Amino acid sequence: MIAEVIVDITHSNVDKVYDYGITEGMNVSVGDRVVLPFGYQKIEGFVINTKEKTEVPLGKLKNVLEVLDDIPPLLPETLELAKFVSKKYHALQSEVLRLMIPSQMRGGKVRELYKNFVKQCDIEYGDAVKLIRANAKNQLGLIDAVWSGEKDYTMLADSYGYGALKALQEKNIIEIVQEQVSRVPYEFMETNKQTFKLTDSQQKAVDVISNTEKTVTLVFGVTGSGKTEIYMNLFEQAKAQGKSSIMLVPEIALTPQMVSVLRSRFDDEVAIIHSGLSAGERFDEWWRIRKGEAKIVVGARSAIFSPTENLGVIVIDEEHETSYVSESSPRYNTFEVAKERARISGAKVVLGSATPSIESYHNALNGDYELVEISDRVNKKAMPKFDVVDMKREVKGGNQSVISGYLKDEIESCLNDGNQSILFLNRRGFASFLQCEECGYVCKCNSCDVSLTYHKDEHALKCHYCGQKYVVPRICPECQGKHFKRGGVGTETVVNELQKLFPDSRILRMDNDTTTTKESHNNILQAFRKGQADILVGTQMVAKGHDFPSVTLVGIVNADMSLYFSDFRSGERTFQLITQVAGRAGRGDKAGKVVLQTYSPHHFIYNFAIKYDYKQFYEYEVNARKITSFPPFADIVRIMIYGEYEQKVRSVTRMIYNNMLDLKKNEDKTFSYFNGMKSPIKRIENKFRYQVIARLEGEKREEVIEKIYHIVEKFRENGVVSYVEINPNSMF
DNA sequence: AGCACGCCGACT
DNA sequence: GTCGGCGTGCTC
Repeated sequence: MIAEVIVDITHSNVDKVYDYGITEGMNVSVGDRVVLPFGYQKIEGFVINTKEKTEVPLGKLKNVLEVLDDIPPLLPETLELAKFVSKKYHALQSEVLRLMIPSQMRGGKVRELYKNFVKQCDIEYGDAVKLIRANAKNQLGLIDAVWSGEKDYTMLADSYGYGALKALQEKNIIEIVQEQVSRVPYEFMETNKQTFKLTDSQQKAVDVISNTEKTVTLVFGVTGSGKTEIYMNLFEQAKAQGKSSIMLVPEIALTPQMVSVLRSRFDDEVAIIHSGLSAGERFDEWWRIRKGEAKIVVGARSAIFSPTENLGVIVIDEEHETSYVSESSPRYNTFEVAKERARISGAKVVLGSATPSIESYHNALNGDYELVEISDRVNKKAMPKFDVVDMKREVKGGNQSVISGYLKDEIESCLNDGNQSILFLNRRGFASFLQCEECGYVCKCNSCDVSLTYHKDEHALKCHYCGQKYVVPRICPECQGKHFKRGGVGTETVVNELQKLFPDSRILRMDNDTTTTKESHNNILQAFRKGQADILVGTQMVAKGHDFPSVTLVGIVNADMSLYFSDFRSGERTFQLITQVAGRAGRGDKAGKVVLQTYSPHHFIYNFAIKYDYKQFYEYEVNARKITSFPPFADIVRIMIYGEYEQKVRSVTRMIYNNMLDLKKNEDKTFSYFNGMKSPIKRIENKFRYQVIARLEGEKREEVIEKIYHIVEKFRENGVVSYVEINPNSMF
């Protein structure tokens, strides 16, 4: 027998199938991880196929040395999926196969955990007692404990001593066995079993999804319409048919609360996969899935590669979230992978959102996807009302503060009523910077082409792209001036102003600086939920799906900031963000309110957003995209080229550009835009960044994209990194 | 990726 | 004369 193997080395030189012989008697199956002799070294590899004969000359053929696991970790369906991913995104096969197994498994870094257990032998209690001496207190206690069901070896040893254990073992009263135990994340989490009844709208949604012939269903349900309940029903259905389910959520939404809800419903039938798990937990959860012990998988985007057999349904919750596109190689789009996975396994894909991406809603309207709309909320309450504050007028009126008079009054009455408020700040790229008052010089990072952000609590300047820290300069390097002023608005600025306005209030801040660990992130949320603060000030992360019953006021401090990015999705993002943040108000019994501060109070996005009118927004936006030729009517291809030496980067860019130009000559109808330039951020971590951008439309898009990949691969060079992105989330 | 082979410069 | 610099090429 011959095994076809992909070696676990991520280099294009060895990204091919190697044949290995199998020694008589060694059991090697498709999907196995194996140890191989490779050149002068010993490496790991994946068996992707077996066959009878090989073309490789006998002198060259070597044999598989060892099979690494009891059962093959890769399933036929994950192998097929891997093939799809490497082909579609032009990624190395080994790199893609690594996605299919927990990274800790490679190189045998993590193993199963075995523990000792105490079991009673086949003997009656009375007979056992007769076998020990009358004064053997510990042995008697041990027998009592074991007979009443205690199995934990360490606990029994602590209580009765190793001597007693040994004595009873020798008398054949008990035996000590080693068994594998699963390291379960959140093992001691509180759960509360409840019976749930679906509302009519939820039931209707479940019925439509179960009965549709279409593979993909978009569940467009307003905030609070109970989408999770619908998903859980689908999982139950799948379970009843002996099928498994995968639920994907944005990493940030995978909170202990969410885990608790799922555990309450499905106990240990649900496996949780996320970045906060320990290596051991991750390893064990993965094997529980592989062995079919856990049939429901919940995790962030990479959970789409989970080893579930007989998959029934894949849910992608908050489908509009940008985190579903991988930002490092392999740069896969989770939805595209999910669709392929569903095709392979005959499963269904369910997309859920209160503010679907334009592309998804477009596909639902034109019939490619089934569409389920839920417009009523489970608690039947209206969405919180918006008040728009014109900040231009505020400035004219002499208020220099970032908090308008109106918002100040609202916070005040919220405080007086003993309620909580959330202030949201969209500070992407606009955090506070330091500027020389005399010459206007702005402090910049040495390694990146961005201005530095001033951090008051550390009294330091930080680069938000490479993380480097700088001492605050005393003298301007340009003009020797001595006075600096702070510009821009950051979360710290807002907290400062609040403290001045409401000295007695308790304020919590949540942003990238205060949430360096997963723990701190949850700690802040927990503290706020428990009422340990009155006001929560934060960036995007306060917007995502948290349920704070006593929040009655949401303030959007500066709504405009994401609006004027030269990104075709900025309108969509702003609408989604505003709707999401607004949904944090009035979740409990008390009515909520949203104050939106803006310098463009009549901008069309706000007109739609404050009415929660997604459909009108969609009509406007989709029309604009059609006229200007943007997705879903066109594909934007962005080729990023970066490296340490600008000359080299430029020459690679030029070669790619010229070859693309030739391609454009032949496919002129497909190209609706084409350009090559420096990236908007010209340098990050001392790497010069260039890009070539094309916009493609028409039937031949796919074909042209394939050719573009080949051009980029043709000009791969040492010291220059280049990659292709289709409809990227950011253009920096 | 990693390792050996191979072909040129300054050293005990 | 040889030790070692890292360019080149191969791994079933």
